[in-house]
Amino acid sequence: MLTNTEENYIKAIYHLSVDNKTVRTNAISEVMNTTAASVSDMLKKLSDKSYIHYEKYQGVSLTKKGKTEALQVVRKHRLWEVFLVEKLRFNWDEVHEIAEQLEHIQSKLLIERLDDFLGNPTSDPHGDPIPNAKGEMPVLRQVLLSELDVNGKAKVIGMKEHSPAFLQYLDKLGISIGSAVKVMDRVLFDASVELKVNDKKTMVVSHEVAKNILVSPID
Amino acid sequence: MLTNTEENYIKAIYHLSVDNKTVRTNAISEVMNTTAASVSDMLKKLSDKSYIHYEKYQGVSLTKKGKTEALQVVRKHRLWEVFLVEKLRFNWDEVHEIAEQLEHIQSKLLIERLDDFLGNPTSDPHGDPIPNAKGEMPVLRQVLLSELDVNGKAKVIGMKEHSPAFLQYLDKLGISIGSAVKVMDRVLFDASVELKVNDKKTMVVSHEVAKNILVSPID
DNA sequence: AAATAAGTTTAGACTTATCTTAATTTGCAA
DNA sequence: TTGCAAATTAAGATAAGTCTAAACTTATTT
Repeated sequence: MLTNTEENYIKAIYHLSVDNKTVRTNAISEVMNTTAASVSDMLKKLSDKSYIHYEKYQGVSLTKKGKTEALQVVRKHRLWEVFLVEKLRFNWDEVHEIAEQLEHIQSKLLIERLDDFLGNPTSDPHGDPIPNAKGEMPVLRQVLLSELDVNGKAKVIGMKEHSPAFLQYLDKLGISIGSAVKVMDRVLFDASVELKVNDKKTMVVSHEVAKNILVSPID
Repeated sequence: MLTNTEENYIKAIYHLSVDNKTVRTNAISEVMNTTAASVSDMLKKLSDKSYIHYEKYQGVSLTKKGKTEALQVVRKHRLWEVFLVEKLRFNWDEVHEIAEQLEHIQSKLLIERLDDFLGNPTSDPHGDPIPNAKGEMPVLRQVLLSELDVNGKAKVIGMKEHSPAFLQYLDKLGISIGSAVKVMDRVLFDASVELKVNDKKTMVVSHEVAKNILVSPID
């Protein structure tokens, strides 16, 4: 059985393992808000329990066991977030801290019942995918922002166009990977899109721009 | 901010303070599954933080602050139990352990939203009353078992008749204070009552008996 | 190849929270 | 007033996590 802190370390390693590269001690110490020395201690512990592959000075990666564990924690976190937003009417930006606590509740049955109760959602209120009970990530539906329905919410997952001009423009608008977008309206005349970004700023982007932003719909 | 263990001690003291008598160290050590020495340590700590009135060798009682704290924990525990049974379809005898974990989640807002979501219940699935946000216990509705509707659930809270013969009879039936009862049917002819006790045993008791059992309906 | 910087690990100690055993003290009832 | 059960204290153990400082490794520069 893992302690909460161990679970948090494993989760951090998971989130830092974006492109399967090995994760450095310093990177972990930064997100865990602690010193590299503390991280080294913990890495040895997690390695002894075979949650991670650990070669000194070479960084770490999760073992199969570790990845499964991480995905369970992520699953719990995201399911609770759905619960808080959908059932308890929290805003999606208020739920993280509470979910940080709830994700450590230990009960397989509880989380499966919760999953059913919520209608087996595949993504959380931020648009992040929810692993299934086996720890498999659902394949995200991908559409272009230009194809999203009016009132549809989605999460930005990438861009088709990579020119600096385009990226700088998006930057100015405050749109980046991970942004939550909602289509408020679509202008019939030129198919330009009225958008709300991160539940805050409203703006209009051209059809040409919308065609180059890849999003994943949030149910 | 209290640790989980401190919360558990305070809750234990609360539950042991049935008739406002002072609670003994040994009684606490028993329910907390620890030694009297550990309890003494903790009592000093809780006294320093003024959650309890503590005079050495004289036992303890909760201060106003301590009682408020205890009632908040009890409130959380019971609300989560309602959630687990009503929303996640757990049986009422499966929920205690999970609620033991959930009761320590820290968020005022969460618990108020949960309360609303559940329709502000006044008792948990075991029939125990749920304190309100201010820490006040609702006054329980009290009716006689003989008055309970068919299909009505209730919790036994006392007896009107105290003769040994009566009490021994109830004992044999497995009915005691705290038992959960459900009226399965009522015989028109003599008003005798078909009962299910603690979701298990089914039995028939006479109207005369039912008239002497005081119960509190569970919505 | 040495020097250096950056990153990482080790050693050892510390904190916090809780528990244990053993000895001692207290309250109270016979 | 004595004897015993209950409670407390003392002293230390343990577990989890952390820190500082020194030592070490790796990669980069000269």
